[in-house]
Amino acid sequence: MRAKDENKEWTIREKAIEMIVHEGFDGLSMHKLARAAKISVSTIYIYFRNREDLLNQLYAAVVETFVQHTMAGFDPDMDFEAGLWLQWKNRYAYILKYPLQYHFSEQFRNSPLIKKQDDAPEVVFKRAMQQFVANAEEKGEIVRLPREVFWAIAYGPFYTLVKFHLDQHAISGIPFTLSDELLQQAFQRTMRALRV
Amino acid sequence: MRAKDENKEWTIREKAIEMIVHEGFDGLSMHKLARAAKISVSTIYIYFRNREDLLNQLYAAVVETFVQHTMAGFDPDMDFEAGLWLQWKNRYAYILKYPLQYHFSEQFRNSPLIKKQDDAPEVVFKRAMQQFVANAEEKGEIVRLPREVFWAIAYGPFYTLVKFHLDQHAISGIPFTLSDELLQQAFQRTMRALRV
DNA sequence: TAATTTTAAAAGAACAATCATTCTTTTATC
DNA sequence: GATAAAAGAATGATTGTTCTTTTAAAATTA
Repeated sequence: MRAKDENKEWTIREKAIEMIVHEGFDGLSMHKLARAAKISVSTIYIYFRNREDLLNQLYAAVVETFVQHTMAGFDPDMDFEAGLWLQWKNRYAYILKYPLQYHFSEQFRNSPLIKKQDDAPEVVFKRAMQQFVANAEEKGEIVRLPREVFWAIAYGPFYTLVKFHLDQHAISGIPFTLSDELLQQAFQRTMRALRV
Repeated sequence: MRAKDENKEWTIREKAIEMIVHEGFDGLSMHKLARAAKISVSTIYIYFRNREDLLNQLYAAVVETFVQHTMAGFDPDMDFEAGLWLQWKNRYAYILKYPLQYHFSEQFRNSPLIKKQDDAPEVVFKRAMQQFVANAEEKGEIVRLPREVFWAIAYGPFYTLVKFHLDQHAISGIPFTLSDELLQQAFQRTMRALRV
């Protein structure tokens, strides 16, 4: 028996994400992908059932990496302000580390390809987040709000800043680079909105 | 001379957006679009130079409609809280009125097709918004923050709520419907973050 | 240890379907 | 009768996927 070349699958995944980010979903064809990965078309089908399966696997892997990075050092019983700040920092670090993966996931999430599957490691993650907020509410650290309103306030500014950063220019059209300092500033203001 | 049928162009645009929202960018082909619009492929090329031109024109039109709706009743010299609330309400109304257009624009913005062109009516719009914030800062109604940080706090929560609404389920996986009341709640909290 | 067989990875050719676009012909209206 | 809209056929390239052949490495035998 001949063993699978682990490099091959990794290269396919990497090139696929690159192509999608640079050329969009209609820029990703199996033939072009094969050429970019310097393998034969049919080899892709050894690792992935078809194009759709490839896309879904890519997204699943990205979500898993995201969850891992986000949960580093996090505990639902943390003090709220420290916990939310850690979340911001972890997510920021993840995005800086894997900008292409993040960009791909944003494209995927906004496309019709996304089919919410509630089996992923996301579920554990979501549960931890909910516990975290419930704790903070009980301890009186934050105001009681409908879940969605709360999350929108807690993360909306963060993701908007990230979008500005990745777009390289905000409202004014002037180049913009996100920094720890700006993140801190936005966070302090966000906390004012969340405290009782 | 035979006159152009105005309905035709309108139908092409409408069907194109429908197809992109439901099947993604790779789901939009000129042949399928022609079939959906019940016209011949070549007729599309009377109204649009090519596929790329079609996509760009669609996006430009969507942006224009958005700006029109957003500016309704707005004046940069308004009291800040009233002005920002009007912005939220106008944008919310636009999204409820044209959900497909909004969805399309989100996909487009997250795709590599987007090429920031600074000639659009967006420029006037951006200038008005900047004036609006500058006024509020001078009057001492709001805290002075870097532009991007400010916009992220002022609109991040809003757009996150809208995303929850359009995704039909937030963090918890429970169906979610945005309402004026929830919007109000989020806005009140957002204002706490922006006041001096 | 060396030779041979087995197995699946990998390549490359082939498939029909579909792609964006253009060319030629028809049709409707001024 | 002039003109351009609209249709439809045709173009060659590219699409996703499969079939056939080759190749490399592990398993087995000697």
